[in-house]
Amino acid sequence: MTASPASSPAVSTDSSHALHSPVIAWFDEHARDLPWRRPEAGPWGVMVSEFMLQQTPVSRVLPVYEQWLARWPRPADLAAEAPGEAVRAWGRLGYPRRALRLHGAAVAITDRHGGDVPREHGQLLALPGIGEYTAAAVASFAYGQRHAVLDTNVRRVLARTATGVEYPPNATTAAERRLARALLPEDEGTAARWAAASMELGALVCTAKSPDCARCPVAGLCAWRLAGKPPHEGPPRRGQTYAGTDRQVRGKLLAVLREAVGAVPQSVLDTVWDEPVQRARALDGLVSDGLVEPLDGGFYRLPQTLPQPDPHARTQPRAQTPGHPQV
DNA sequence: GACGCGTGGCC
DNA sequence: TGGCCAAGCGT
Repeated sequence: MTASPASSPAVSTDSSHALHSPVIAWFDEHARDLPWRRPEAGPWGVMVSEFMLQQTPVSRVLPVYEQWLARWPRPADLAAEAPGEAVRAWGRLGYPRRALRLHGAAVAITDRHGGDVPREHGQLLALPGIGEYTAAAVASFAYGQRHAVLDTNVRRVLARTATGVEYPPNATTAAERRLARALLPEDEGTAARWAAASMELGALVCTAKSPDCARCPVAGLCAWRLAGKPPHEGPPRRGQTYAGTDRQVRGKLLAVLREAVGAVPQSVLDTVWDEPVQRARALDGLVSDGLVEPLDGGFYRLPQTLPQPDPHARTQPRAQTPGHPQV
């Protein structure tokens, strides 16, 4: 840690920090009524929403979330499907590997947790597609536990209010985790409320481009605002390029396969992109990611077969009965 | 720690 | 218009 003013914020471990009450009160008044926040969503609904919300705006998640929960109301329902169905139902949310991982998580939950989304942070973290943030979010939002839930919204809110800078670092730092833990209310229920409230504040008021300080409940004690809103210093955030990349080609290929009822011949996939080397590389990538299944005769489809047996399964899969090839 | 990974809306 | 941004994860 370097000796920057940002590295030694004046915060105590006091359980009632000055930020808590105003932000939680603001949340009680202004929180959006989102389906995964309703009691009937349950842990599975919370978990599905968290997967979908990874890098994807709420407005685009809403309709797909409703379809998923109606079709697969429990983890076991999704686990019983072919992974390709999850990819298809993912639609155009983007980053379709999330669909595969969510399917894998449903299988793991069914195999090792009796079909119930686990409560423990460590068990959540062990599921495919669940990292530090999502494990904390599910434990906090679904089970009311006390965890530092450090997403891009909370990181920005803390950067501004507590640290006094416009933007957090590019990657989450140990200093940010320490700060978030120090600011966590002692009481479990209050901590869970704080997690949701601080995230919502970042999403609705303390936004990246144009923070609406006039509507901010903690504008009066925001370190960044009190310092005169100094502009961001340091390395610019790495912009994500897209046009002309493999990602764009993968997207086009997968769009064709999602819309197709059955298998698609190579000749049709060849029409989505002119450059053959990049096209082949993109298709290979999709196959090695398990998003696309190659068939004999140059046909491709969304994956119908389970990629790998679960290495964490508590019970061995009934010894590969010989003479029963997977279809 | 830096990359690769989709998609669409917004100013 | 096009860069920026949106509740990250895995390698």
